[in-house]
Amino acid sequence: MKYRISANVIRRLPRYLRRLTGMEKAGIVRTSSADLSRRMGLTASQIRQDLNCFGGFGQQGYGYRVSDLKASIAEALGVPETLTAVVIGAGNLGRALLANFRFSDYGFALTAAFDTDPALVGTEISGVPILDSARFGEYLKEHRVDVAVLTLPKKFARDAAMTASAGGVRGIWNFTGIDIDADLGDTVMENVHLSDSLLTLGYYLRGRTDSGSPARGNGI
Amino acid sequence: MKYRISANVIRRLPRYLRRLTGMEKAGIVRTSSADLSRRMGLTASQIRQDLNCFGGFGQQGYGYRVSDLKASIAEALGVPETLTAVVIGAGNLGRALLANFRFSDYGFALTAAFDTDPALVGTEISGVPILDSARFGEYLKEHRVDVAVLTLPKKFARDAAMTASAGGVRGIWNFTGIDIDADLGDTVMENVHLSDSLLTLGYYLRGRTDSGSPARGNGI
DNA sequence: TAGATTGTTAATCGATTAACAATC
DNA sequence: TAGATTGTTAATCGATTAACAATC
Repeated sequence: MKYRISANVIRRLPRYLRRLTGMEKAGIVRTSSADLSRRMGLTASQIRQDLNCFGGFGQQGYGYRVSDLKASIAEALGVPETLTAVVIGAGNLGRALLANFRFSDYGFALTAAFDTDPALVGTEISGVPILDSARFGEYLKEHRVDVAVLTLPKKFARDAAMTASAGGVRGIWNFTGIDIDADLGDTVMENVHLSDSLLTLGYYLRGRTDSGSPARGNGI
Repeated sequence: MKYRISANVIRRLPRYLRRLTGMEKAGIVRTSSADLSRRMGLTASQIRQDLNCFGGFGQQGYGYRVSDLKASIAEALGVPETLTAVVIGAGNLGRALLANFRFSDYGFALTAAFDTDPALVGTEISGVPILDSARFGEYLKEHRVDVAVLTLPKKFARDAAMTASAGGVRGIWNFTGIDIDADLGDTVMENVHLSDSLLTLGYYLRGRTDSGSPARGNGI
């Protein structure tokens, strides 16, 4: 481990993990920086640099064993250590995450969801109990929660974030599309700004009547 | 307009737009690179550089008029020109977007959604008709569709993308979490990899027992 | 062993920051 | 006018790419 790993590198690690998981499923045992370069559209040089931030995963003359490299990157990302998460807001988006997003694949255990709808409170979705939003603060006193997933209406986002942060939640995964300007101390904020993503796509589409291909996918 | 605008700059434009929209709503009329710097956590220098890629929006000695700057950035992103979009897959995620995401704010008009569920086909959600997925290819022959939003199960993603691309769809907003490896020609792919976002958050949370604050939000 | 491929150092490139003359 | 702030050029910094010795 060098010194301080740049945000650019960290945001590429999940891509490596994703790709390697796919390769492992496809039965590919061995790879190399040149092979990954072709598959991922990064230079072999960059791949070797990136991987070396975390330690020598490879073997000279051979390359990388897919399963080992995958495990090492998962390790670097901390996936093996399970963190707890709760979903705040069990509307369509919250339910989409509860039902379809494999939190456990990424080292998270969903322990509860919160909603204000009395018809929902007391039920379960995908095995996760739906609790009354009014009890969120109380819940935090009794349970350790590492991450709060904000999938509630924008106007409640700020309050929810402040309650979460005050209650010891260390990270907020914010889907509300607003930037929460409250001072949340050490709480880490990860914003999912779908509008940024769509506007970027729009930019590239409108830029060309029918010319080349300026963008190729992205992370997140 | 300089020459080729870097992807970094383009991915910052939606952030400016978002912030300026908020400022306009708050009744703020005038701003400056120094003011935006404080609000957004970028340097004033970078802000001036970014804005100048698209033209002199400011006025020396005064700064920027919020409404003008907002309009200019929206213009640069192409928001005023409306593109058409369809949602493929009206499950929880598709419905979340149909109900809560303000496509029109970003220059898109949702013209249809597609699903395989017979109970859904023929109904409307938020004024958007739900059509039979089997009719998607057919629909494309009769209607111009600029963007297909993929919110269907992973296993159908590749086929949907190929049908879309073959039918003249120019951009794909991919929520399925898989990388679609088919050759889609000129079709631009914008991937929303939620797992990348969560893994990044996890990295920053696990990295510290309780130390400083390495990450501060991000775009998307 | 010879060939292949890493780990790592050095060179290049691009992006960010600083500085300042232009000008409102 | 004097003060403020841009637009833009130059300097710095960091990230990517290239090169190659180490070694499996």
